[in-house]
Amino acid sequence: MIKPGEYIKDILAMKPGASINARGWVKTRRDSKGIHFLQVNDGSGFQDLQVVVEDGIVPEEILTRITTGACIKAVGDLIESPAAGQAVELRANEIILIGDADPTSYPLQKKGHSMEFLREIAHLRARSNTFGAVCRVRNALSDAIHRFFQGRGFLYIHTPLLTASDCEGAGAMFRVTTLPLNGAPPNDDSKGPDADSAEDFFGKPAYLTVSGQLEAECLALALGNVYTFGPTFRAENSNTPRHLAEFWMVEPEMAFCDLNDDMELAEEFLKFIIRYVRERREDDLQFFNKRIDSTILANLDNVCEAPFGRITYTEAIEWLQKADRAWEYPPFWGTDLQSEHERYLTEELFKKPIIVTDYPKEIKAFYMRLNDDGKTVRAMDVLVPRIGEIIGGSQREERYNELSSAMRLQGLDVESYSWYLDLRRYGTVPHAGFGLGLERMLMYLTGMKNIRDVIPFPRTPGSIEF
RNA sequence: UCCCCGUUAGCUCAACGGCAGAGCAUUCGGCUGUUAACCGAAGGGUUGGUAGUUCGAAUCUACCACGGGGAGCCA
Repeated sequence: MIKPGEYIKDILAMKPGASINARGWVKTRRDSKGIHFLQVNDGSGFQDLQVVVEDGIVPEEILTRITTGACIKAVGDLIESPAAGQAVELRANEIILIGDADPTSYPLQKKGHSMEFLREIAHLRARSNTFGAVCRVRNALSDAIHRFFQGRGFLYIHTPLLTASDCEGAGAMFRVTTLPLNGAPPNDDSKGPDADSAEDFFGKPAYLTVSGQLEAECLALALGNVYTFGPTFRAENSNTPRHLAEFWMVEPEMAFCDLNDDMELAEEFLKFIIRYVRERREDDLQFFNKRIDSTILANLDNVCEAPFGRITYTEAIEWLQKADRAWEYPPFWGTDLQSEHERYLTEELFKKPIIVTDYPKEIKAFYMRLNDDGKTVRAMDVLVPRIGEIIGGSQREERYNELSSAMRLQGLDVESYSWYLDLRRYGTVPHAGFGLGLERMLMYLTGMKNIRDVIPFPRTPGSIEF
């Protein structure tokens, strides 16, 4: 095992003269007369360690097998590099070939590959520059999320992945069952709803969760400030570069909190995690800025500096109607904002992230607090350039009568949500929360164009390889 | 799910009705403290699948599969 101080990122930070050994995978090998250069990476950072091997150090038979993809251990001295490209390099006294990689079949070349090709070799793509960087940024982002909430006294809670709530207003769900399927499609309810579910594992229909929000509300109304951070599942047949069937979501939920507090937290949160990742993964972000999207660093700085714009849904519609352009979907009050509308508002009108609030109740979920106008609810969406909606949140309806009538209005089975209504019956309090899609945030941070390339093993309709 | 575009060597692409091509990768040789090194040579193909049109199909048509972009749904 590689121990602290032995990572290649640590070795690269050492002064020349140290006696070290490094382990990792060979990215490239360049040969000169009597001397060989190996670029070795162990995943700890973007920069490779250059290992210099002079003739005679390694038997010819072994040396020819140290090719791109091979796993090696190099023992030697760290010296000042006489050539440009790196400050220090490892002059090898010994190379141990741990695992070779047949160069005639190893799919990764030192040259760049298309993202589509790398996706087909998802089991190996973490060894590529791009995907290694994605994994490190993803880790730093996860770390940042915990640090933000922990620093504010939030409790990290675990909400269930298996659930019986079948309609949380968040899209189609994956049915989970131990019953034989009898040839019928699993989501076919034509035999009547849940005909056999009494025989099923839980005695009722079960699903993979689409959100931990309702359970998080239960805990917020006992513990104050809480957050979940885990996988969620959507069975939507969405075939876009922005959707996954399995993705990770961060959902804080706060008691004694109204929509303004909620918005403030969301803005502070985004700024904090961007700064945190920038500080810790500058090397990887520089790579993304150079090779993937040359605008990301400037954009991220822009987000951290400027206060987010804030407008109501009604104002947004007015802006859109005033805009001098031909909309594919003409905006009018009562319809949801389309992609083209969101882009216009963030990329052209405000040129920065904006928070849109107070949407018509008809286009939002049942649990959002009704405004005094009786027409809009206390919802907020954070829209950012290039991605669109990155955070969606709301102040929750804390009043029993208003909530239960909203549920009936949206056709929910009030009986099966009695536990959720109980929160309003016993010690209710204004509370609010939001959800952030981890992969959407990663796309924003890295400039990666396809969400399938910011998660190691993406699940999308018709695709569950690896 | 809808609308467009694509599928040719390991990878990225060319050839657009008439002999299947290049760069990179690979193998071999040369040169050089190299930096996605450089120079030379060689090997590498059921042109995604099935049917059809044609004297002749990678090329045109239909259907299917897979991939990409846009839209919807959403995070």
